[in-house]
Amino acid sequence: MAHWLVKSEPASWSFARQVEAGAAGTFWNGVRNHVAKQYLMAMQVGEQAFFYHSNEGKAVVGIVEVIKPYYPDHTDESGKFGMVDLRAVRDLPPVSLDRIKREPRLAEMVLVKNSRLSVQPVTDVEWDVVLEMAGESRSEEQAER
DNA sequence: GCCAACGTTGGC
DNA sequence: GCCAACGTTGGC
Repeated sequence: MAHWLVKSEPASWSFARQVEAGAAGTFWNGVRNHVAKQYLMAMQVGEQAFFYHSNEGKAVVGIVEVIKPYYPDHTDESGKFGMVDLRAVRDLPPVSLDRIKREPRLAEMVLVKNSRLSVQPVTDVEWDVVLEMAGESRSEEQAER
């Protein structure tokens, strides 16, 4: 399964609020970029994404899961863009952008290469490295499933 | 269809 | 608060 990373400014939507939304989750609206849209459309139910706080915090702070595939974004007047529904899975000990940039195995991460893209793919290797940096071993992660 | 002007994002 | 990078808009 593919892995992703979604970004949000905590001032507008924080991981804490995502957690408060509970198992029912919430829609991830507001994407107005065609590249990000392509990734949203590629997301499958059950796939997981890192939740990244931009501007304030600048760190991966949790994991969310796709619970509803791509559908129209009712807040988009142009009708061109859509969204998915996400629910919080669990929080992570924050992995800061600073540490990500200093990790050679993450040098090709989209977060490093194209910091403005708000929805990004994450490779399996990058996913594991970030989890490792959060202090979780792969075996722990797999034991949880 | 090109490209200058403008707006937005997000790191610093 | 600044500004680089990137997207979008609109005149031609």
